[in-house]
Amino acid sequence: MKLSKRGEYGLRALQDLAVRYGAGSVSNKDLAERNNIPPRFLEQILLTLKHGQIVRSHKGPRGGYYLARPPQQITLAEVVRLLDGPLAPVSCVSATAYEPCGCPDMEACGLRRVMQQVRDVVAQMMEETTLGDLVAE
Amino acid sequence: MKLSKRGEYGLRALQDLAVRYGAGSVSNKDLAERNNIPPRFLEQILLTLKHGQIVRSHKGPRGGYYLARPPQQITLAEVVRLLDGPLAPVSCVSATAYEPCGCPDMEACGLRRVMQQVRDVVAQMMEETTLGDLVAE
DNA sequence: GATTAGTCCGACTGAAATTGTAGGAATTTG
DNA sequence: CAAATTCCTACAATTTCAGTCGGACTAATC
Repeated sequence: MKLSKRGEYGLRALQDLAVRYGAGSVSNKDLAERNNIPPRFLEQILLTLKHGQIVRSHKGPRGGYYLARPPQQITLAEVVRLLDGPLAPVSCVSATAYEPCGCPDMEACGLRRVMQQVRDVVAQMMEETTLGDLVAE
Repeated sequence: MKLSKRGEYGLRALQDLAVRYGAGSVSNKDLAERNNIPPRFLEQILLTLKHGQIVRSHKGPRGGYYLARPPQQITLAEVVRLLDGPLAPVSCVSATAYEPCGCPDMEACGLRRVMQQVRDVVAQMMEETTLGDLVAE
């Protein structure tokens, strides 16, 4: 049930970008230093975030990254799905990557019912929490 | 956020044992066949479940496995923690495997707050759901 | 227009976890 | 004793994870 380092680092970096939203771009180097993330690794992560339309960037000196949308419009679910894959604990209850499991009777499977509930509550929390919520006080 | 095959297979097998609780022991072979689990792999899983005091066994012909306690006294949390490790999405909010993360300010970390909530709600669901609940109708 | 700070991209690598398999010893039933 | 079963340890294939590296490209600044 654990998030990968990619996910963790990515979220930390985005939280940092959310704090600074509107104040220009932040370089990979700064993000890495402030958040204790291996810089070369973070570079890779930011690139996937860019391809996923979550951040934008510009190059050259004084270049860097910034959020592609206001923090209130970026949900944790979106980020985690991009960096870490589906939220569901088992694929037979996944909204985004459904696959049947090998249980004898799908309908009667109590396990599936409760895993579905777990997925639903986690998905709901992640979907209704935005980067904006993270940095609001 | 996904459960391992170990966890999934283990839970499926235990659900099966819960249905048959009180009616003697079930062999690894039967469990494997009924639940579509590689038998040799399941054997290994059942062994860890045994060491974790969740099942008992007896050997020889007509031997097999059975729950060590009534299904109502075995929680999903216990099983998942045994087979899959901590429930927390990040280790800085884990009850059973706490480790500090690298974020600049632990207290101010919004990410940590929401991850804590996710952990709490998942842990609560898993802790209050028993094998008995799985097979009740 | 050269320098320099930065992103962009793909390839690579080492270590660890995951998902099993295999062999054989021990035990119990019939 | 024969057969069925668990127990235990070791091994192996594959995949994933976490991170590194080299170098191309781009833009700002002096």
